[in-house]
Amino acid sequence: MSKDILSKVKPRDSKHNTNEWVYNSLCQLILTGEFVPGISFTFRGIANSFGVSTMPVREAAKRLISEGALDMSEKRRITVSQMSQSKFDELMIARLNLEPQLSVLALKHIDSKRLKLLINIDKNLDYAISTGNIEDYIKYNYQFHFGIYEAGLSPVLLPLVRTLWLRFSPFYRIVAGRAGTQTLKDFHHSAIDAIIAKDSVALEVAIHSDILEGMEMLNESLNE
Amino acid sequence: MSKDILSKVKPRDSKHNTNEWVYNSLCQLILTGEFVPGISFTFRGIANSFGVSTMPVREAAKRLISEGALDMSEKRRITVSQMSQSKFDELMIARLNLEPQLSVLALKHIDSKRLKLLINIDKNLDYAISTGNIEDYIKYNYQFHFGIYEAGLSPVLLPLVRTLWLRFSPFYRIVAGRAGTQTLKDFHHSAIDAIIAKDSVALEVAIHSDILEGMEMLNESLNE
DNA sequence: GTAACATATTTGTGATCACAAATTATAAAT
DNA sequence: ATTTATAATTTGTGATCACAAATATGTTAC
Repeated sequence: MSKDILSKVKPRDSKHNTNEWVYNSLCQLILTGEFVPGISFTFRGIANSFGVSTMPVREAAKRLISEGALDMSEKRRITVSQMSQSKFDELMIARLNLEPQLSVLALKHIDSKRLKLLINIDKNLDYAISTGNIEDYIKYNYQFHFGIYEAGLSPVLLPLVRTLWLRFSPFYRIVAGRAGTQTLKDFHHSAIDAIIAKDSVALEVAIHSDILEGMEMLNESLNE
Repeated sequence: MSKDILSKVKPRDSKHNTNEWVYNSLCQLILTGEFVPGISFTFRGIANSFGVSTMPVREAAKRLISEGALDMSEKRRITVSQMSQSKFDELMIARLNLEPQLSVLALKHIDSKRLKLLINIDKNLDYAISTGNIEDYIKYNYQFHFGIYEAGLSPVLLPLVRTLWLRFSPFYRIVAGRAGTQTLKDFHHSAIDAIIAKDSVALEVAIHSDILEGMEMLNESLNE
C-alpha cells in the first residue's frame, strides 16, 4: 500500500482516537471504491501508510474483517472480500428487507433542512449520472441513502445497513466501464416526492425499487 | 469478573487461536444469559479470568462492542448493552425480516440427519418449557433456530442474524421470574412439520410466528 | 532452463511496557 | 458526619518486542 493513502482520507480529528481514525478512513476507502477487490495489504503496510503503529490498524482491520468487508483467508494477507453469487443474493435480500423499513423509521425525523440537503445531493447525483462519472455517482448515491437513513439515528438497523454497504460498494468499480446508469435517477426523485408528501408507503416503494435497480446493474456486471 | 468463568466455557481448542477462543467464550456467555445487563468488566479483569494477556481480550471485546453486544459508553467500563424500546423495536423488525428468509434459504439443505437433530432439540425444549427451566429454554431455543439457519451456510445473513441474537439474548434472564413460556412450543412443531413437508411458505410463517411470540414475551417483561 | 533445497525476510499473534486520563481511596478541615 | 482536597491506583490506548509460521529470495544441481 502506497504512502499517498493519506491524501485520499480525512485528516486526523482530535475527536477520534487513532484506531477510530484508521477505521473511518478504511471505511471511506472501501465505500468510495478506492479499495478494489483483489489487492492485498498487511497490518504493517497499512500502519506505515497511516504513520501509526500496527496496534490501531489491527483493531480497525479486524473489525472490518468481522463485518465481512475485508478478508484474511488467504494466508497472512488482508484483502477486500471476494463477491460470490450467494453473497450477492443474500446482500440483496438483506437490503430489500431492511433499507425500506429503515427509511420509513427515518421519515418522521427528516426536517426541511435535511430535505434541502437531499435535494442538493440528488442534483449532484443527476450530474454525475449524465456525465458518466462513476466515482461521484458512488459518493452521492451513498450520501443520498444515508442522508435519509441517518435522520432517525436507528441504533440497530443503521449500523447493520452500513455493513451491507461496506460489502458491495467495492464492486461498483466493475460497473465503471458500462453505460447503464441512465435509468437510476427516477427512484431518487420519487423518494424525494414521498418525503415531501410524508408518504411512508411511497418512500418504501421508491427505496425498494432503487435497490432493485442498482443491485441488478451490479449483478449483470458481476456475471459478464 | 470471577475466576470461575472458565468452568462455564468450552475448554480451549487447538483449532482456534487465543482471541477466537475468548471471542467464542464471551459469545457463549452472552447467548446463554450468563452475562446479565448491568455488570461491568475491564479488559484486564477478563484477561485474568481467562489466564491470557489483555491483547486477545481487546480484540474479542472490541468486536463484540462493534456488533452491539457489549458497550463501553460508561467511562472505561465494558458492560452488556442496555436495552431500549427503540433498540427492541428495531431488533424485532430485523429478526422478522431476516430470519424467515434465512430459514427458507436453509430449508433445501436440511437432510434427515439434521431433521432428527432438530426433533431431538425440540423434545428437550418442550421439557425445559414444561419444567420452567429458563436456562435450558434459552439454550435449546438457540440450538433449534440455528440448527435450521446453519444448514445453508449463508455467508451474509447468518452472521448478521447472529449479531441480533447477541443483542437480545441477555434479556431472556428478565423473563425468568414469569410463567409465560407455555404457549411457545406450537410454532416449533409447525416448523418441523413444514421442514418435513418441504413447505417453505409454512416454514416462513412458523418462524415468523415464533419470533413474534418470543419477542412479545420479552417486550412485556422489559416494560414491567 | 528448471526443479530442489537452504537461507533470509516478512507476517500475524500474543505479551509487555509507558503513559495520560479517569477512578477510587485516603486524609484533612469544618 | 459531610465535604473538600490530595494521593494512590486502575483504566484503555498506542507502541514495541519475541516468536513461530509462512513467504520470498538466493543457491545449487542436473
